[in-house]
Parts: sequence; C-alpha cells; structure tokens
Amino acid sequence: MKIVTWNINSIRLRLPSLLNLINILNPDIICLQETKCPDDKFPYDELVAAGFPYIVKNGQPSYNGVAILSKIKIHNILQHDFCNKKDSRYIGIETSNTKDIGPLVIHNFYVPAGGDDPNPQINEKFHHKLLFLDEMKDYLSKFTETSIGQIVTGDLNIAPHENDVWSHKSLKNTISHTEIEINKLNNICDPEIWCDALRHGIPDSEKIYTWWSYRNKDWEKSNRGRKLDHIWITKNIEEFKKDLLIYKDARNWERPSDHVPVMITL
DNA sequence: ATGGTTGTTTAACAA
Repeated sequence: MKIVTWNINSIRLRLPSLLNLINILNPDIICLQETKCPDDKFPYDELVAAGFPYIVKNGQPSYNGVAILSKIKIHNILQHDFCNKKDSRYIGIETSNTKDIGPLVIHNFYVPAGGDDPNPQINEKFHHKLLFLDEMKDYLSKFTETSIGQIVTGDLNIAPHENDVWSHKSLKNTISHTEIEINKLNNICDPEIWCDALRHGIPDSEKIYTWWSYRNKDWEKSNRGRKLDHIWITKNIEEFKKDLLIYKDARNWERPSDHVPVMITL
C-alpha cells in the first residue's frame, strides 16, 4: 500500500500536477494540505475519474484546506476543530480492512506555520501554533490507546532535527526550527509509540528536506531546504514499512508547489 | 539585517 502526503498549495491550480503524480507513483491514498479550495469547488469528478472513488475533504476559501483521496473504502471519517478556530487544518480516516495490515487510521494535518516573530507573547500566530500542538498531543493520545495502526502525516511546519534544515545555526531562531516548537513536537512523537518514518534508518548526519522556499532564485543550487512534511507510523505497524520516497522531481515541474510529495510504501 | 516569490481574492494577507 502506497500513501502520499503533499502540501499542494492550491488544488485547483495544480490539478494537472496531481494527476501527473497519480500516473507516476500510482498511490492508494493521497493526503493533501493547503488545498485552498471551498468544498463546493473541489475537483471531485476529475479525481474520481483518476481512480479515487473515496474522497473526504475539509476546505475553506483562500486558506488552509485538507483532503484525503483513497482507492480503499473509507470506514469512518474523523473530524476535529483544533483551537476552535474553524480552520480547515485536519481530517482523518479509518480505512476498511486492508489485506495484511487490517484497518488503518490516517491523520492528515496542516499545522499552523506560525508567522515570523518567534516570541509567542508578541506573535499571536506562533502562540496559536503552540496551542495547536498541545491539542494535537491530547487528541492523538486517545487513538494510540487502541490497537489499530495509526499514521500521522501532513505539513507539520516543524523541522525538528538539526539536519532537517539547511543550517541549524542560522535557523534556530526561525519559526519551524525553534526549540520550543521542536520540544512540543518531540513530545507528541514519543518513540515508545511512534516511528518517525522519514527519519528512521537514515543517519543523523544526513540532510532531509521536503520544502524549498519560493524566495530563492535557484532552489536546487541554493538548496536551503527544510523537512516540514512528516509521516509517522505507530510501532505496531512498523514491521510493514517497506520504502520511503521524497519525490524531489516535482519541485522542478512547471508552476511547482514549494513542498514536494512524500510517499511511504507499506 | 534585509528581501526575496507565490497563491487567493481583489489590496491585503498568509506562507
């Protein structure tokens, strides 16, 4: 089973890219963030035609927006309004029984970016991000009490490891790599419960990026990336983990998203 | 330290 996560940064603008991705990677499940699309304008028919009859979405105009496309029947839809802001930042599913793994619960997150100033007392957006992470911890703990395999994925807007950013030294006071948010994220991703599938098995010294800013003349040459996108799986399904792919090619597509798709094969 | 770009919705905001 192949599961993709991608911050698509407008599903309407990048629908051709999404269809292209589907053709190349042939995933079973796709978790999207920043669809920036109200539900009534979601390109539903096109994606059903592309082989995804089961679609759940949580959209709003202009900002945020998450969706899950699935070839596997969805047994249950999970919704939660984090921080009571009516932001479209979360949707989850419980799949029907899969052949070897059984049912799977997939949590698709778009964590707030948090603005620019790393002082949460001054910057309300960073304050919101930190509260969101606290609530995420509580929310997920209810699921990890059960025996069903869990996956957390999406744009978490935090690069926790030193080598999840192009320069730990330059970015330690930059939101996405500050100590306070990293501590909160590490507190959620308890190694007793979760396997950080994108970092697991890769030497600590190796850089991993999934996002490169638009604000560089040549993203590939400057290579100032960050690992903002995550896939975590609970330990009880770790034995099914086969492969991981960071699909960097997509950053060079015409009109690219600033994030690239990431895929896990179970 | 500053400024660089993109997307949505219509001049400002968020990333």
